[in-house]
Amino acid sequence: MSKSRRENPTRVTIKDVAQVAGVSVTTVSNVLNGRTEAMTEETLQRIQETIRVLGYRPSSVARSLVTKRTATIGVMIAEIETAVYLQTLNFIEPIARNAGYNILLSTTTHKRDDEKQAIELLLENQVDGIVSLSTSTYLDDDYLAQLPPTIPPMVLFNRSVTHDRFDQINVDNTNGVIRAIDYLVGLGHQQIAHLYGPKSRISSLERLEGYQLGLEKHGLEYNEQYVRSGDFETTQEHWEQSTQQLLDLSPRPTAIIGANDRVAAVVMRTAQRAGLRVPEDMSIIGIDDQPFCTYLNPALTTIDMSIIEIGKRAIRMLLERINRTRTTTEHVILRCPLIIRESSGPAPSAAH
Amino acid sequence: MSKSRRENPTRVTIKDVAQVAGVSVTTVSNVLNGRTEAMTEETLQRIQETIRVLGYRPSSVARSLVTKRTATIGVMIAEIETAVYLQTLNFIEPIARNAGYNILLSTTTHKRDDEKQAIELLLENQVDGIVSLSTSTYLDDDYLAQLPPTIPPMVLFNRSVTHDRFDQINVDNTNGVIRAIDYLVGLGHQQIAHLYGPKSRISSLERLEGYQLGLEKHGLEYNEQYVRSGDFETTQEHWEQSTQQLLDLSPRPTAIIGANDRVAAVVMRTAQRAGLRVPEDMSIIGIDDQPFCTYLNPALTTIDMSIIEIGKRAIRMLLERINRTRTTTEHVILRCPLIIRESSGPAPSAAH
DNA sequence: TTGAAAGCGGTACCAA
DNA sequence: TTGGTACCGCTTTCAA
Repeated sequence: MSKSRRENPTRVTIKDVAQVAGVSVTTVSNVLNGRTEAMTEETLQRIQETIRVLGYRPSSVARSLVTKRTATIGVMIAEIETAVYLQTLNFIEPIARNAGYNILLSTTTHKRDDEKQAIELLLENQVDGIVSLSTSTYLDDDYLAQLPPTIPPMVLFNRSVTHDRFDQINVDNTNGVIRAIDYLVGLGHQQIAHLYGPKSRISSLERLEGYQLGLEKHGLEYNEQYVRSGDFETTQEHWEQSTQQLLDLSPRPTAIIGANDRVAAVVMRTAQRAGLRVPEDMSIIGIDDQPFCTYLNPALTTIDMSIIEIGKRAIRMLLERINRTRTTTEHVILRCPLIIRESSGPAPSAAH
Repeated sequence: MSKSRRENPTRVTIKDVAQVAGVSVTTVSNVLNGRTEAMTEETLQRIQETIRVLGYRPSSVARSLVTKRTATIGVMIAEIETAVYLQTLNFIEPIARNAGYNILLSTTTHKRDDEKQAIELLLENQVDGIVSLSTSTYLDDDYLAQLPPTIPPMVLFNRSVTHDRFDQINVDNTNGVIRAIDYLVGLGHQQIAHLYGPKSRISSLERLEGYQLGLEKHGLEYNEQYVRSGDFETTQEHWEQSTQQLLDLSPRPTAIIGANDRVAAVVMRTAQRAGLRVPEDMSIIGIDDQPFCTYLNPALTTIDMSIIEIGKRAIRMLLERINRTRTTTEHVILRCPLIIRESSGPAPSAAH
């Protein structure tokens, strides 16, 4: 009998609240949205009480349908397995949440179609904006360019997009490495080697360029033997071997800049096992400034890729566009400061 | 003139497609949902073409409203800053995506209210299921227990919930540490110390218990001096000091089990700087099996907390509940295997 | 101060 | 084989 009132155990809706509280749905909607100024204290109370008692939770799906805002931001993270960009979520999420947005996460490989699919998915989900944290491959941007003007704002990290439809963030890889070379040369290093990443990545090439420019700047000769490339997916052995080859050279390099912090860690270990002291006999510099740098012994000097800053900036820029605080595209280039820790020091005395 | 056809630059809807293709919305909906068996090849073609030309993207918001499925899964990650659980996203996301689900991310501190809010938010967003990856604090589960039966399935990691309303995953901290002790004792270690984490965490206490049980099992005496606690938020100095105090003890411990890999890394560095060789003079074992373990020198032996496995299991269990492949609650306890690497070895000869 | 009703963009039932 | 239409749960004019 009494059951007949609640036929099926379906979710409680705004109608239920209205009915129980004896008001119209409009009124309930008003209190939901804080339009309570012109409202009897009594009805307000009654409605709030009803909401509480019924355990009513407004459906953001229904709301989104009419407001055309989902209050969610799509974050695309490429090649997430490196866990490098993943860290930025720590900073992106709270900022987004404080601004009233949820994060819809999308991980992609750096394959073109995969990325396209991810964007499509986010668009179908009607996200209010997109942050794309990709790796620096030469993804062609035809797809991006062809997207209709109705899509939500988007900020791109690490893309070499030519048109200025989207906000962009890039990182000054070249100058980051140049500064590292400045620092090493200032410490008396003359034989500086560089183990760099996959040639398919823009960042690798930019860093290699920085390496060459840096040497040139100080009148040092570019020696092909001092430079080796490798894939990040490969095992540690590859980098061990590369390091060993570097160590076998004569003159042996007194400083090595790794492709990233993990590579630098392998370099460090290999050098140490070969009987070299770091930094007395060999200075080592990484790239990224991953949290584990400070846990190595000695703590790793590194070029800070400002991963965290990238995340924060990206979400803030996006929020500006969503709220129309800013209406023009912006392209920011973040500098990469050198973080000097323990793995680098004066070059060993010339007479070695 | 021709503009009058498209009054406002609003999103193209299913109606537009139907109109342009000269069919009803039902028909369009049918092709959208793959109900194309009983359909003229010609109309199908025409509709698909129209969809392409118009750049039509179905609104998942509108769809969700009627189907009551959002095809998204909420993932709550507590204390995300440790980046430990963040890694699981690498594995959760692809599995979810393959199953047709998006990930709505929610990070929380381990404060109770914060968590409650996060759940509320996910529920408002009508997620189809929730994975909660919390730290092991003694969160009371009143809130969870009181949630209405209409909420979507939820799998809890690291919660000591008494009722069995939700699927749960836990990790066998105690036996993990016991196995480490077994291993060390087998290697001849008699003085084994343990630096453990915050006393407010269940995991810390379970591990301490494992430590005590392990000693007991092998007839070793529990020595209070061999045991120290600390916060994960504190600086490395705290753990350095604790380690130093351990090193100053007589007899000095020949093995130390850290509260986690980072603590173990600090222990290792401190020991090395005190002139001890690892593992010849001192064995060191971490907990978690973070990726950086293999980058330390020597590579860190550790108790694997199966972070990745947790993520995979959690999402799979959730999917089972969502698809009703399974209708009973499940409580799985993952074992923590010992990963033996280079930082542990035989105890130094008795005559030290 | 509160209420009625249209409509957001789809789905699905029932007809034709 | 295809179409008409009620409805999902909410917001938002416009009236009362």
